Amino acid sequence: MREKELRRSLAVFPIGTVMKLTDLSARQIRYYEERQLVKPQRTDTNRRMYSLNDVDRLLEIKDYIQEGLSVQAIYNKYHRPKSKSKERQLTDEDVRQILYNEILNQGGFVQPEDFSHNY
DNA sequence: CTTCTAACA
DNA sequence: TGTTAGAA
Repeated sequence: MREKELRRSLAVFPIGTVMKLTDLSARQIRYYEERQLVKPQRTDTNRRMYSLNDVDRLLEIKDYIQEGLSVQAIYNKYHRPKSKSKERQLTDEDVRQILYNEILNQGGFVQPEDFSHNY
């Protein structure tokens, strides 16, 4: 299943095709690249070449813009993968603590109330 | 003819 | 964002 991914990443469309596929103007497509929302490849003659993944991302960006998201917000979405917006992310220490308590629990040496406050 | 960069009556 | 000029 790795071959498909490679094909999706192959840069094969010139900007003209991407314009038709995404219904975005060349100006916008180039602007989003400038904002680092997409990273099209370049040919030996400096022409931008987009992959299927790039087109998908552009389509996604188009939706986000319509939904009112700023370019900055979208940038963060792609560069700062934050899992669940509200919940706190578990650190390695948290995982060790939970694992440790779980072992104690299985051993039946402590009651749930004795460690529940640890996480 | 298509795409690129830079600039703005 | 659109548009345009000049180069590639």
